[in-house]
Amino acid sequence: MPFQYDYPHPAVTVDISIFTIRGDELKVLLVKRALAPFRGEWALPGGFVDIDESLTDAAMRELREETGVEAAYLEQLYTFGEPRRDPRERVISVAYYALMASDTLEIRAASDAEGVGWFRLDELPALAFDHAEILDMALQRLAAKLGYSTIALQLMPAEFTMAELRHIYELIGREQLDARNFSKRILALDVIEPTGKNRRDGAHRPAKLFRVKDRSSVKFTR
Amino acid sequence: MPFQYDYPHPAVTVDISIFTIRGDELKVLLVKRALAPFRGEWALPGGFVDIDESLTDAAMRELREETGVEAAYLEQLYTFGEPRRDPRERVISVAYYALMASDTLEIRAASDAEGVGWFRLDELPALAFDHAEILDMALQRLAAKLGYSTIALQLMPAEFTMAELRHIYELIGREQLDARNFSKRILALDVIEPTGKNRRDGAHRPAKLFRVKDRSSVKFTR
DNA sequence: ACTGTTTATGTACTAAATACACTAAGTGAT
DNA sequence: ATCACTTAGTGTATTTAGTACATAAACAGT
Repeated sequence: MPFQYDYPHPAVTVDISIFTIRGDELKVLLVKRALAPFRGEWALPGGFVDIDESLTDAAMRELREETGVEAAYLEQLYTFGEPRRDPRERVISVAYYALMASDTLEIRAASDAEGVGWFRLDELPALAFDHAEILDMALQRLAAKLGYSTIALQLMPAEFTMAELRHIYELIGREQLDARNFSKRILALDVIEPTGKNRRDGAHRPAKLFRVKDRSSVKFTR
Repeated sequence: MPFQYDYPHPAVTVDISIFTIRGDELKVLLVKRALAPFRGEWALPGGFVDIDESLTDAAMRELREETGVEAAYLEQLYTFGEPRRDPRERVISVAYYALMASDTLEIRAASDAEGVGWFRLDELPALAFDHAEILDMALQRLAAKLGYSTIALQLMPAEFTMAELRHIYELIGREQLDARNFSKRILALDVIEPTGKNRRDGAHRPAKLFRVKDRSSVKFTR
């Protein structure tokens, strides 16, 4: 059933850089392409935007399809539209990035097995299309936003220690942070609170557990 | 000559919020639509992306067509894609915003007369499509970027006084700034330099004229 | 030469960010 | 039970950045 237009139309896709923390590392979700072009290569999850679907809805749908999870922080990143970025036809990609709490998807991503994988950023495979460029921009945006928002909390599980939260900042910002100053700064934002519980895990003083006060809101500082 | 696809494709446009300073005010360029839909209403300049043209090229082309000028600061803003934002068909709009030095386009914009106009932000007409929303986001981005970049210099003519530059910041930021602190801050960035000339215009001490050191670069502070 | 108007400029104060070291609480070995 | 080891938890002093603020200089017009 062909669709006709008076002048040529591009196809439009959404591609998503989905980040989470697993095993003390920031990871991104990649899928192995089953079809040409770039068959067998790794790519960002994504797909065509339905003709009656908003861009955000398309991104949420892809997110759900790949991770089985609804809730996550999702933000439009940039739109990539070089004429030959897809060898088949003109394809314009609206890129999004998403942050998932590490405890929301443990099961699903493990069971998915073939064709989907979480990758450390220092062990990325070659990526299809211009996805390396897209992922690079997503990482830059993420790092920049750490500095002036509470976006990092979107990566945290229901309960976490101050050291774990600091570790995220260190991973994304690629710099060591002073534990005392970090704690002061975060607590001053009034966005996390102690659960009252402790986590004991080893031959040392147990760590206080914290939770995010309002999961649904990302605050902007300064 | 019809173009056929196996599944429906959206149309893709670029729309540009073009800002400049005229008559001591920040103004945006709007065009009066000659065709349906929204015929006779004001809209952001824009148009369809050619099938072999990059998004940035399309934005630059529109910019040139409307203002007759090449050089300007141009940045992708956001992509708007609600399914019914255009009554004709599904249209996805990649929005850009541009900053023009006030002296680069005096002639052209004046001669253009009917159908094109520079509007103060507090005297905007009703806008076609979702262009009010797009313009609103462009203004937000502009205001935010004033704080951490030297983007405002892109609006300045070849020579300008410190007071004029400060006035831009006050217009966009909607707050009065201290002349001494402002001057210190800007000079510390090392992005403008005195021309050596003065401007005398009235019964008072003449103002030093400055020029932008490197027109082509926008620096990011902090 | 006096008045009015805008430009140019330095210093004191306040707030924010940074550097830095010791005690607390647990585990495991002797 | 004590000791050694490990990570968590916390306060203060210093530095840096940002803010508040007032007076003299240069010109035009009378």
